[in-house]
Amino acid sequence: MAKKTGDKYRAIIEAAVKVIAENGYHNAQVSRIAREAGVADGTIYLYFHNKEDVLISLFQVKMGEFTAAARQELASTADPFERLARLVHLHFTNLEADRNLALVMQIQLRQSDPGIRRGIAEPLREYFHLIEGVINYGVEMKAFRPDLDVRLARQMIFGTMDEVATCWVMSHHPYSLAGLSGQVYQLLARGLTGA
Amino acid sequence: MAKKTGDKYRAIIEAAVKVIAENGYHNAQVSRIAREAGVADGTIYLYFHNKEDVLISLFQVKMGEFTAAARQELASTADPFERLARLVHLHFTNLEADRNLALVMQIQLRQSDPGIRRGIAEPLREYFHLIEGVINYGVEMKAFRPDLDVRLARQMIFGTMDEVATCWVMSHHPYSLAGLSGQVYQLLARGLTGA
Amino acid sequence: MAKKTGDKYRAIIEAAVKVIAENGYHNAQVSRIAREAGVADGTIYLYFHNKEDVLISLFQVKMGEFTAAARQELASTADPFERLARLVHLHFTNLEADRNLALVMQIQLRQSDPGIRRGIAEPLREYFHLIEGVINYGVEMKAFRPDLDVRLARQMIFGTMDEVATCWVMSHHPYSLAGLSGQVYQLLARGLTGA
Amino acid sequence: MAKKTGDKYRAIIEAAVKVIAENGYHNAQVSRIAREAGVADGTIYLYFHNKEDVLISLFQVKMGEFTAAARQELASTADPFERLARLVHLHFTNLEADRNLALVMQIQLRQSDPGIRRGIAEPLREYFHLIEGVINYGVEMKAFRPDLDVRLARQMIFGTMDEVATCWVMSHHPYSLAGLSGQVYQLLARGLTGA
DNA sequence: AATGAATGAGCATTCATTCAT
DNA sequence: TATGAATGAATGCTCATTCAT
Repeated sequence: MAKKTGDKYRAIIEAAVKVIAENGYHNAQVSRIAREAGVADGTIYLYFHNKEDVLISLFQVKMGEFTAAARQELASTADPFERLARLVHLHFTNLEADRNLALVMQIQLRQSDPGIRRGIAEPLREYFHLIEGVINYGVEMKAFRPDLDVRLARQMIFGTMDEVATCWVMSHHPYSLAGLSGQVYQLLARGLTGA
Repeated sequence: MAKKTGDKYRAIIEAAVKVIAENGYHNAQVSRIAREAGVADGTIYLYFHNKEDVLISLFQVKMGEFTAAARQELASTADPFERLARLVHLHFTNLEADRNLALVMQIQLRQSDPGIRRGIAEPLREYFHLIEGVINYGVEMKAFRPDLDVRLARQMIFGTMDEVATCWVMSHHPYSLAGLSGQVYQLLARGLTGA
Repeated sequence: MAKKTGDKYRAIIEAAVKVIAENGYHNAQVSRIAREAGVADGTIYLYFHNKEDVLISLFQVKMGEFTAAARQELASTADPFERLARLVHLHFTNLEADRNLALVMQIQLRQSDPGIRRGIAEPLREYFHLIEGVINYGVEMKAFRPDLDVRLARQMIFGTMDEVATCWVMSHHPYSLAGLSGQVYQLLARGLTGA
Repeated sequence: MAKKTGDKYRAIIEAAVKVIAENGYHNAQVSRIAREAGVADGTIYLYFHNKEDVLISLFQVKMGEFTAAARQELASTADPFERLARLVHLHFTNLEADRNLALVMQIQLRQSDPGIRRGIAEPLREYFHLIEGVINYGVEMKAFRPDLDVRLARQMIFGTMDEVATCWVMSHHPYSLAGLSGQVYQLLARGLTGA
């Protein structure tokens, strides 16, 4: 049970993104996800423990992929400011690339259910760790202020990006999210350096 | 029906804060809120349209009170930086004063239900407006950068405060939230002014 | 919750006897019992914890009534043999009076589910106690053998009546169950006295 | 399909006895029986029509073996009373020899499902026939009363043994079942002869 | 205004069975 | 013969909401 690989595993994940984005988590019936994935209802339970596990796994897969890609991308530049700039840009580009996924990430995953919160915690922590790496690197390179509280700085960076992204997905008139990355970077960079 | 005043109206709001904080929105049965408020189940429907309306009204009342108090408090100083500092401090102080309320505000109200999102929008917009007032005032007074994108700046301020507050409510070991307001203010102020 | 009295409580019990007799316990949908009782599905859960509790309660009510009536009836004669004869006759008369109830008692209640076995145990023990009372009385009055093992004697009496009753409900061609009570009494009485 | 012989056929039967005894019929998943038998799920359907057929076949095999053995054993004595005594002793000895099997026979096979009742009927009828043979022989040999109703006498004998056996498997503190056969025989013999 | 007994829509999950390999 | 991944039908229960009193 709960085999976490294979074509059907991916198909169910992608179907879940679509159905949950369109209907919300609580209105996304398992049978609708199954139909969208082209499998039987019961097949979902060969790959996931339950409906909640689908949502959590979706986050783990997508967030894991993003974090891994971002980690690699950030390592390819030695400039602390460039790293921060790329982080913001990657964050926004990733969300803008798949609007359904963005909807799920920014809205549907913000469930208060304890099980979901718990399942989301670990991959999120890894992303937080990545952000803190950028901050620490900047401090070490004497690019950022030496007296930075790393946790607060990370909360500013993530909180800001998250709020900008949420407003973007919720917006009625379309605009480019990635197009904001420059200005957001400026705001954040100033906060981390400052007069 | 749906009289929005009276002792029982307040009693139900307060009961809802407690029951929702302890059980989560979806596990907070109307009958439990009624019992906690000392009224019959049906009585709730004399003051609220439905369960969702209880949550929304709760937010409107609490957020409205906070925004009004903050507006007054901010007006009492002419220094743009002081205004920003007070905003952060009031935001954190307000949440720290009532942990149950903070839990509801930071966790339980982040429901994906469209109705709730809609009901929350207006009071939230007012608070955003207040924040943007602080920003615009700082720009006018030539304290903040003239080229600030007000919306982005507001998203940074709110996003940062919100993320810091959420981490605080979710934390297992207790620490003072208001105690962080100084450092958070520093981070934000630098972002708004900069080198 | 689970108020164990009232018209609806009785109505649901009676409906359950009918629906379970006709369809078997596992094929007796709660909604069908509700419709037969003239109440909504949810109403059943105001009077019973769950479907299993309906079956158990049914047994407790019906068995309790029978045991009480039998206890009274048996006390009205001082003759040990007459008591045994009446016991058999009451047992058979009671089952023959309501064929649906007999079907449920002899067939449907013989479920292997541990919960049901447990719920049935207590009222059954009381009935066993009543039977053992008849045996002990007979021994005291020197009507039955002094060396009787009371438990074994009870098992013979109950086992025999139960097997006769089960064959009767399962039979395709109808015959009178109560009409057999005389012969069954003879068999049992001889076993308890003997040469 | 449904070949009723072979090593795997027996292996599945024995696995079913174990799994059903431990979990009950409804909680005994086919896949668990398959694993216990060391075969694939689908293999069970090469030997049995369906899950119900496994239970029925189990009964037919075990009951058939018992009835055949008992028939032979009983024929080896000409004394009617001795035949009855042996019947009781064999019945109890057989159950006591395999506690898992006893659990299945006394508890799990008492399902209300019509299909199971039907599948069990024939082997049971043969056992009843064997018991009635003992009774008729006793009457012919003028050992038992000439006015015995054979069916009622059989119901007393089987009902008594069955009830004693059921109480034994259900008991929490262990005791010998076969050790009771003497007393049970005495009770029954008196009933069949009598003053 | 207040009550609380009654309502009934809505859905995740299991597991016996099949069939392509 | 044997496998085991895939199927999909089938239903008990909760709880927000109503309305007769």
